Amino acid sequence: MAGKSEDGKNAGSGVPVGIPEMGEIVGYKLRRAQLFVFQDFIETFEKMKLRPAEFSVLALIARTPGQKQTEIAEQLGIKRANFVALMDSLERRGLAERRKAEGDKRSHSLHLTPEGTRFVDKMSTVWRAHEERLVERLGGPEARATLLDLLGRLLGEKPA
Amino acid sequence: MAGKSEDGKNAGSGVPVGIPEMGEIVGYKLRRAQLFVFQDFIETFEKMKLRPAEFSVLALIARTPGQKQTEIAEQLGIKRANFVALMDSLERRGLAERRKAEGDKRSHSLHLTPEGTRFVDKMSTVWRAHEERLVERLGGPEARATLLDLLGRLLGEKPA
DNA sequence: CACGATTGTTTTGTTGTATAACAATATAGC
DNA sequence: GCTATATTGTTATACAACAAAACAATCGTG
Repeated sequence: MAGKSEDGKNAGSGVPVGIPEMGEIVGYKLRRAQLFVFQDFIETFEKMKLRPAEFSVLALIARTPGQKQTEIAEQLGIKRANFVALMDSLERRGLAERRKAEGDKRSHSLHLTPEGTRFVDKMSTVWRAHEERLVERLGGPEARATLLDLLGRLLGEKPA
Repeated sequence: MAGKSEDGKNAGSGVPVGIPEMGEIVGYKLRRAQLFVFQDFIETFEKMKLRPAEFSVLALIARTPGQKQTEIAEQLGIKRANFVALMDSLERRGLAERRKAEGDKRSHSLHLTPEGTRFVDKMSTVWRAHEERLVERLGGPEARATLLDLLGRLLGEKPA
């Protein structure tokens, strides 16, 4: 037969060697885990009608008000073209607003409205419950810290 | 002013308390890392014109030939409706094929073609390079093992 | 045989994301 | 100061991933 090193198909077990098992594929498991976590996130924020992207935008504006649209979008890896509708929605809901930035008539600086500030408070509280659920699954706060560290390494963050 | 517990905005530092920093949000960092890894994967397999979903389908068929469409789709979390086009493509490329399963005239059992088998061999080799790149980023094989373990915990796999 | 469940499929809609083009404005070079 | 180039927000558009509903063929069970 035309076997290479072993035999034509594979040895006794019936499992081909060399072909990765899905559980050993970092990218695959990463994707499944991300989907799971987002699923929990989405269900957690279903009542507040808040999606992950909106959450992240509000959090960034809350932490650093006054940044320009492109700045916020860039930090989140969102194309500025796609950011427009997102911001429109937050503005229509009365949570955030665009103010004409002084000095540059092109750019808008982003801020929370008073209602937006209250919303973010509530949002942060709800988020904590979600995060705590993940910690339990991981098996403790140290496990979470380790995970964040490993993900950070993938993203090329400096070891700090 | 209408401050709640602190003052109107926030104390000295200028950073609002209670609002999570993006780097501390497991779901967010997980998503960014997954995007990064998939980006590397996609670039790695650009020349073979192979996308992640196709990779996983071929790998599953290779490891366990003869399974029905719905079985493969389910293992990957793909709706069977969306699996059809995916399988159509693999079949058109001559990599995999549907055979009418004996015993059940509804279901198709999935197999690799001879060319598909050669393709999967090449694919596995190329994948190993990709995975090795991730290991380097993570800082070693142990880090990868830890990451897979933590992701497995999120997914509810038994500690084994 | 009659009924409900399953399998593969088609159709359709939604969402996320990428690209190109545009007007208004800003900036740099001369 | 004037002109060329770049940036900002925006619109329009296309595409891929994903979900939901319906359908015909077939299966299994009572």
